[in-house]
Amino acid sequence: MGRVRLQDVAEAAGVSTATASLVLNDRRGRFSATTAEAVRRAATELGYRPDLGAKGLRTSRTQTLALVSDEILTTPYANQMIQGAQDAAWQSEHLLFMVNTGSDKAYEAELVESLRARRVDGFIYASMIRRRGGIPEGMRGMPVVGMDIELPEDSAAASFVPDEVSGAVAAVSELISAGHRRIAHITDQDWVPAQQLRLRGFTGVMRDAGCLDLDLVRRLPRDAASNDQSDWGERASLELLRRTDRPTAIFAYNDRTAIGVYRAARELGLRIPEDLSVVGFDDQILVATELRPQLTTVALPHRDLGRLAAQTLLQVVAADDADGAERPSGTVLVPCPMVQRNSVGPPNRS
Amino acid sequence: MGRVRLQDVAEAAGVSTATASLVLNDRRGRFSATTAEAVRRAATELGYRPDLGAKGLRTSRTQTLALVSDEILTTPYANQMIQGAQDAAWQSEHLLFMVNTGSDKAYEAELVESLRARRVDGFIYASMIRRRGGIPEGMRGMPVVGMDIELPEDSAAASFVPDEVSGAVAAVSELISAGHRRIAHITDQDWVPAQQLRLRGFTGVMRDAGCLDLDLVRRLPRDAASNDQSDWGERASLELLRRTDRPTAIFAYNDRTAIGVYRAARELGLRIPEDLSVVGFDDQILVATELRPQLTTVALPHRDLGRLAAQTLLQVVAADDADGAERPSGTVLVPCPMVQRNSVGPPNRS
DNA sequence: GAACCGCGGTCAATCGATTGACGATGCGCC
DNA sequence: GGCGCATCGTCAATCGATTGACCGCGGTTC
Repeated sequence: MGRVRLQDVAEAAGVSTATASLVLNDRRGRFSATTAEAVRRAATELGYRPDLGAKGLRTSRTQTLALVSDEILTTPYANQMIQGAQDAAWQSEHLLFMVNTGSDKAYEAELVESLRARRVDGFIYASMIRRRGGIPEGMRGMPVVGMDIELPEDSAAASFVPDEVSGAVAAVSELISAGHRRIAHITDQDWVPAQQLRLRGFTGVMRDAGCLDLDLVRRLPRDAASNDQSDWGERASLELLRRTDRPTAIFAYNDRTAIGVYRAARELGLRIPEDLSVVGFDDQILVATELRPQLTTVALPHRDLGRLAAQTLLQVVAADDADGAERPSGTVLVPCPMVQRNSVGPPNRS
Repeated sequence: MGRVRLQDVAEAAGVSTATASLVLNDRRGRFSATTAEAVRRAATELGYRPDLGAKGLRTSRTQTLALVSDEILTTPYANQMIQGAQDAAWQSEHLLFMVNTGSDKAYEAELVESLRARRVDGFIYASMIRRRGGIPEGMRGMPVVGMDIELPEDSAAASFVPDEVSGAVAAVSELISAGHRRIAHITDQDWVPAQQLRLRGFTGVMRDAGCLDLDLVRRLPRDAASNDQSDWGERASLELLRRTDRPTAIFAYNDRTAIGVYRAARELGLRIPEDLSVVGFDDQILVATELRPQLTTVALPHRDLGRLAAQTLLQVVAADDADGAERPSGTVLVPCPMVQRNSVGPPNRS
């Protein structure tokens, strides 16, 4: 059981624990090079690791961050985000607590309290899908950064969100530069934040290219009976593709919607990408790569989001310690890379 | 900043910290009911929460568990597992550290050390896909339970793994009771542990039903050029379904393989489930529900795995404290529930 | 009336590190 | 020789809780 304590190291090196601590924390000017050498050797020989609990008690820094989210950890989106955050944290020798709160605010508050009782150094507050919202009350006064969440103007925290607009712009540009002009957009319900942004990106590019036709935008009605995204994609596509002046390309709100587009194309005997080009959004694992042909889509920069959030949080914590530097704040847009696969081709001029 | 300390509570209640601690930890026999009442009231009024770092320093229990895995956290499988573990841990007021080690053993060792420096109470060691393996050296001497990993015989730890065999049995029985007799099985490479078990389940049921035809088992060759699972599913299905005595049902190794089966059926103009019944395995999100018709499949009991692992780990920790009770060990098979959707029907006797 | 007991509570050591306040030692300089 | 000043270290308090040892007191018991 017996872990090696600072005292053991000190004894082995023939100095006091004070000196040992000083050396190991590199507080220069209070020990000689010889002593330092001895201490360090003893430490490595014994395999000493400071007890972070005790250290934290004294310094009130636990080298531990918390990643709190509503649902994120239980969605297929989570993977890269967690990994990005963990990697960044680990660079600075921090570890991550991860908790899912679901939508229950009381539960969330409990978890946050429990995290504070463990003296975490800061919080990453993440949302599964982009939304507006505030930082939970319980995190007040602590370093926090947001992820995929739009904070209120007056919030002192920084937040990282995917740049949906430019992602949509890239997607549509991809189609335009392949030669398409009649491009449809099948989108979600209009209260969905990401929907608005992707639509804005679409509209912007199309208008600039002089080929915006609002008639080719299909928005899922609020009172839609089914809001299964692939079903909606199929229904909308069927309708669009049956028109005599059917679009030659479809920009789908997301990859699940694109699944529906594929189904519709199949039903109508339209080949992708020969007769119809398709671009999705999200680059969802198991979707984008399993469709045939594989789907060209826009990836959500989850790994970057995680990395940036953790790095920034660490900076905020450090700034807190030095209680000098102003801390970062504001919403930061992170670019969404285009992932080219095989669902886009030139329009079929027949 | 100032958190409420035990001392504050004690002062407010007019007692010593010793008494306050005794009351709050319910060590009966050393205080009167009146005092207890006063202390408790003071505690709730001030919103007291013990500092778990300090507490842990003294008691060497941090109410914190670690979930260490190779890749699990970054796969779509992870979700439910994490949630299950978190829920179970939370029941006992524990929180979870989660780390991904990737396949780098040195990194793994570092992380484990770091976790021990934080004095976690125990480890859940999880694998992404079922495999054989030992507990990392660094966890020796600590409470550990495994997940989706087959431990060596002599291991003192318990491990929870899905009962692949009975899952396969259920899947095939589903087909048999729908009336099928010519059932094919498209499986993975033969060194994959889960492959062997699912195949065993298939073979067992088929033999019992007197309709085992090994010719209908298609195993992905070891030296296969592409080991993309859906491609393989498609290739194998095409071949099987082109036979004059084609099978009326296919049990696919997993849902991704089933995607290929669907594609093949479509190419050949076979309808599911009218002309061909299909059962998958894994119940992968975004696959099983997005295929049309939706796929009948066997779910991996990830949530249960997580829950059981955490609960058991907590028991082991408790047993350690009471240093009495023998700790659970051995590999525990957790049942895989059948998920009925729409890809199974009676055989088409035409 | 002395010894003893149980009850209700407090003292102070302890967990393992950090760090401000203090030495001790040696050297240079007037 | 004495003073000042670095340089190199150690002492001991501290972070916030837990807990074995101990204590005072009123009541029994013989």
